[in-house]
Amino acid sequence: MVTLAEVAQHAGVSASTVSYVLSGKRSISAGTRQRVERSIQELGYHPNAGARALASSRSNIIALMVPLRTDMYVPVMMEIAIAVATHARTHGYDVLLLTGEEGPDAVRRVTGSGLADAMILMDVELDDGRLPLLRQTDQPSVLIGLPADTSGLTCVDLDFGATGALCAEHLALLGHRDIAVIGEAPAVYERHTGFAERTLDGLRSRSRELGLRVLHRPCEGGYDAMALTLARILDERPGTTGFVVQNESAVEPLLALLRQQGRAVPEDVSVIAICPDQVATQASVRLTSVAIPAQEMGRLAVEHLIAKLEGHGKDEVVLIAPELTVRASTGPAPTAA
Amino acid sequence: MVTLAEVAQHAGVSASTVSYVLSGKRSISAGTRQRVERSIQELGYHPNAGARALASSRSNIIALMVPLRTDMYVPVMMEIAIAVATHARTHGYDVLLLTGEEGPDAVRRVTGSGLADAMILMDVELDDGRLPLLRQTDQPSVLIGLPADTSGLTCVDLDFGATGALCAEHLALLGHRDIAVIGEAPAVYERHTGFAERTLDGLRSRSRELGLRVLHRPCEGGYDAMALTLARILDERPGTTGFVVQNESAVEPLLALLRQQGRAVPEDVSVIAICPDQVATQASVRLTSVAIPAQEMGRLAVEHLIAKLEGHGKDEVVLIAPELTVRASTGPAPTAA
DNA sequence: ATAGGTTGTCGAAGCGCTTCGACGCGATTC
DNA sequence: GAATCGCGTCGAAGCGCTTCGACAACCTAT
Repeated sequence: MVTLAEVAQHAGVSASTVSYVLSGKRSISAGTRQRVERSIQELGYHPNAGARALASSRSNIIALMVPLRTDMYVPVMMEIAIAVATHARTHGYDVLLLTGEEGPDAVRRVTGSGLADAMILMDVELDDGRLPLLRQTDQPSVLIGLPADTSGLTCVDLDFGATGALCAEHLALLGHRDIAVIGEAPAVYERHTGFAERTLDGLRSRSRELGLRVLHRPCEGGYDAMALTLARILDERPGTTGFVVQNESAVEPLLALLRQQGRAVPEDVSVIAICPDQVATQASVRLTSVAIPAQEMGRLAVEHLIAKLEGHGKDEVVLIAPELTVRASTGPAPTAA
Repeated sequence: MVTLAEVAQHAGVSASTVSYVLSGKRSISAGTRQRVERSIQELGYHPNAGARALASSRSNIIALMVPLRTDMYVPVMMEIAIAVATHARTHGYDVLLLTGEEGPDAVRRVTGSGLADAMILMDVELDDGRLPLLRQTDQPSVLIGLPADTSGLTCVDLDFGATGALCAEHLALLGHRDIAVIGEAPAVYERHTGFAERTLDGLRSRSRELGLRVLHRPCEGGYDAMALTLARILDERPGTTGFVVQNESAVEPLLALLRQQGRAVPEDVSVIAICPDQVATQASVRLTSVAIPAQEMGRLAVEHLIAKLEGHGKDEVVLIAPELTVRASTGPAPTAA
């Protein structure tokens, strides 16, 4: 293993000079710089991460806490994680992958040990046990998701309230009057991961203004659960002509069931999905959807975290404006005639 | 930040004693140990990761290289990654998430800097550019996936050859004669990620023995691509009664298309999927499938890596035996009558 | 010519931990 | 009762880097 000292000797300068060449924290003459850089090349030198962390008390590592739950079908999580990792690298940071398993202890361990300089938390619950720790540590952090109390925190999320409202508007504009929301699995509501509730709130309040009637039903993914849920909805509100689906794994089942019952999409019923674009375009009907911008969320989280690490950057809530893309699954409500 | 020295002072012992309490590398009297442990508790001490890494030249970090491609096969990757992270923790290791973006350079950087003690590579291609580096470094590594030349490497993977064979056997036993394989997207074959080819080879050679006729067609996911592929298959081999689907995102489209054409599953045609169990059970028909054991792969990779880190543990190829679960999508071939 | 600034480089002091050899002490052995 | 051993503890060295103050050497302005 090549060390700084060896590089210094090879280049005929002192160790500190090499260090300054590497960090750029002091000016170095062009000649010396080149000599040092050549030596680094020739010897294949890589600074030792541990030594660097010890001496500078910065590890150049960002911790990313992902939810443990593999029960939910969550490509979005992976997409965010990859976006975070890729983006962090462009700022010279590596990403440490933590699962939710350790819970708040992981936060203590990571901040306490100086393993990471900062952290990003995904899948934040409304009243998350990790938040008090984050508030009292001076380690920068960014949440992806929105807890109930955001004071003293930086959060990045899709504006799910506006997303709900957008869905309501789109359906109202098309003349629908009775709409149903296929929500996430009950477990999601029980965990109080805010996004589902915020979507619903946004959708409900806009619907009230627009005169839409809304029926909300949580739904596990899969065909059986969807069949049951759909039957109940149509039983209670036979005139339902618009569906907003938040649970990704209920989308395809819903489409299949509607087809099976002879209800044409979008002629008889309209369907809006809240899902990544990829899912919307690959479904059996090209879905009108509000995209979940996974990449963007990952990118923004990193940007804000870096800003905090560099001193500027304040606590704030960053909500990404939702965008509704009209595809082939929504159309005018069938005339009552 | 509390240091070892402070703990030592608080407990009235020397720093080295505290260190030995922590590592257990020398025997410590029960009394001293308790005193030290209490001090650690009271002061809320966490060893500094950088200092530890520097002094011991071990970081207790495992690097995990995931593919950059978010285009495919994603849920499984996430599941493996989480399994790796969770499992690594039980052995006292954290996981560093690297994307494929840096390619071979990431390997150099990580091994060179001592950032990680070992690495796990996912999505290994047949002739992967990272392999030479792995072979020449003395840093332990485990691949998830199988390259062409496995000499000097430890690999963990599902036995895709046997998986293919198993599918052929199941269909043959049910009396099917003409079967079609819906493969992965062409890009997968072009990248020479071996698993798709190995599945096909296994399936083909067993089919030959059993007298099955096999038609293989790569297929992008989604409805349009699947519709095209299915039409071509039925055009070329109208008598096809068995399908083996390797591309997860082609499963549901296939089922929908068959339904639409009035071909009943499993009365008229049988379908086997190679996919995680969750997908198989949530599909519109409960699918007979060979599971992709993501958790198991992650777990095994970590176990073998730890073994190598601890000195025992040899280079070997670990193939997980496939298991076919019969569900509701396969049945006897329709009689020619 | 002289005081005052720059600029580029060096030496040394740590950062917080692990680990090696040394040592004191009570328990064994003949 | 002396020689031997193991156990539990300590002190010190050093892991490879960053960073601070010091200091030549040069350049400017008076």
